Amino acid sequence: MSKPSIPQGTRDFGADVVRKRSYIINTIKNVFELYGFEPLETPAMENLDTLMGKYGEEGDKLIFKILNNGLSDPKNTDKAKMAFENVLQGKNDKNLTERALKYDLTIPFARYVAMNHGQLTFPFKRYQVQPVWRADRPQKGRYREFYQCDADVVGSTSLLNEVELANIYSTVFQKLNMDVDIKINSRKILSALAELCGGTDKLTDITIAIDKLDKTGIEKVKEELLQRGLSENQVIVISQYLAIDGVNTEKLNKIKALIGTTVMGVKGIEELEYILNYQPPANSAQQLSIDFTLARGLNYYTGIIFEVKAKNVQMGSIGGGGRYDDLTGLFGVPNIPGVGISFGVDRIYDVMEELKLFPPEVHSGTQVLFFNLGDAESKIAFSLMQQLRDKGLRCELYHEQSKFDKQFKYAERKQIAYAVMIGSRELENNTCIIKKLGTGEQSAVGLPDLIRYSF
RNA sequence: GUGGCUGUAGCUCAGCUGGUUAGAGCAUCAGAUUGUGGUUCUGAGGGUCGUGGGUUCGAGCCCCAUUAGCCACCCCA
Repeated sequence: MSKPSIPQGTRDFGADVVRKRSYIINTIKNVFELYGFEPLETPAMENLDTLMGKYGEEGDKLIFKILNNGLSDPKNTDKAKMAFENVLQGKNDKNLTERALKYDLTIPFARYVAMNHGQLTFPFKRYQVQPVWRADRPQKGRYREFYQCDADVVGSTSLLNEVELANIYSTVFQKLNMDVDIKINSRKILSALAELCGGTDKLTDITIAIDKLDKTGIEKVKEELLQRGLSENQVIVISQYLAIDGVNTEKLNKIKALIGTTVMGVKGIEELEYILNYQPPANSAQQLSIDFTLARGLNYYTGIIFEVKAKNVQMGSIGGGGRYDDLTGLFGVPNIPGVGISFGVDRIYDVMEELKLFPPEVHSGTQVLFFNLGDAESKIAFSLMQQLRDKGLRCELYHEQSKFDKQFKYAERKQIAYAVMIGSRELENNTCIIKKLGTGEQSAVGLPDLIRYSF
């Protein structure tokens, strides 16, 4: 028997971690509900068809596939062997695998909408908090099993949705006391840029290259663009684009000068202006900031895109999203536009832990420990404890009679705030001793009064 | 998928240019202490040094392979 272990990139969560994670998740859920979103859950696994081809070539490689059952049955042997040959050539084969763990929440949601569009009330606003799985190599802030919190609106093209989602971002991070940079851009602006530089078929090449600007610097980006087949002149236009800086209004003026001649560019700029007009000007800390280098990898985005990064800490993006015009079209139901955002719970947790942002109230374990000082004593203690439990206090009676030492240590390790001691002496005069473990102060209280004691 | 670093007690680690029986702190258990903890003291248990092979009179230390974890790239939350 080898040492017990868990798969790479997965984690067990102890009490303390679960409480902190719940704190994050509940904060996000509450804000989603405030904005009228309703919960949805979908299965851990989807049919492989549902997921394949939706995340680009790289994404497809990272989908966890589930091996079919029954392959060892002799009557399946030939099929399985042929299927395996296909898999070795990088193809998928239903005879070997037809299911996969979900890779994100958006595509399963689109599948759900496509399946149920007849019954849903549009615009349909749903939120979803569930784990997803990616066969990435784990590293800092990257896990193979992690949670996403998504909110999407489908069936509406109104930019008011983008405004609301942007507000959800700022509200949530404000509640979590996190300092973040909420970046916004429009795919339409990127398309306009591509139109000016070698055609729309170059859009992906351009976005991949400029996305690396803050990591590798402008020279490397130019190199990569040339390698990807753009001309010198086109690269010059892109460097002008990337050189745009200043506050949002300055950026908007500069982008107008550059791509204001294209239909697509004008549209993109209008969208950004619309959303920024709804921003409270005073609230500069949580203000959206335009970032024209923001591209986002997922290729189904068509309009406004968002990305959130934590300040003061080295961590990949902790949230992202955007508008997709025809997501359900992939599943045969066209003309349902949508827009959505996602929070990365695990990265938010890591950032908050690193910056020590969790409030102490997050700990919510046992509040009162009743000492066990004998059979008769603990019987009284038990009935009193039940009364306090009825009142909603979290209580425990130490599981066996033992030395004070042990019972104190138990309370200390579980961070229990109060100890209630009923020994033979207290039993005689019908009292108990309440001790506040933090300070060590203690007082005697009559047994009938314990129920009214304010812990 | 590509590259770098690390694996010694439950945890954090030390272990010199290879040399007797592999150590420390914390944690655990027992005792000093028969009703007041987090202090102190004493003692105890706990290791096939990640795994397999090689070099050597001799390997925790050197070499090779393998495995697991961490980090970076790629990509992303």
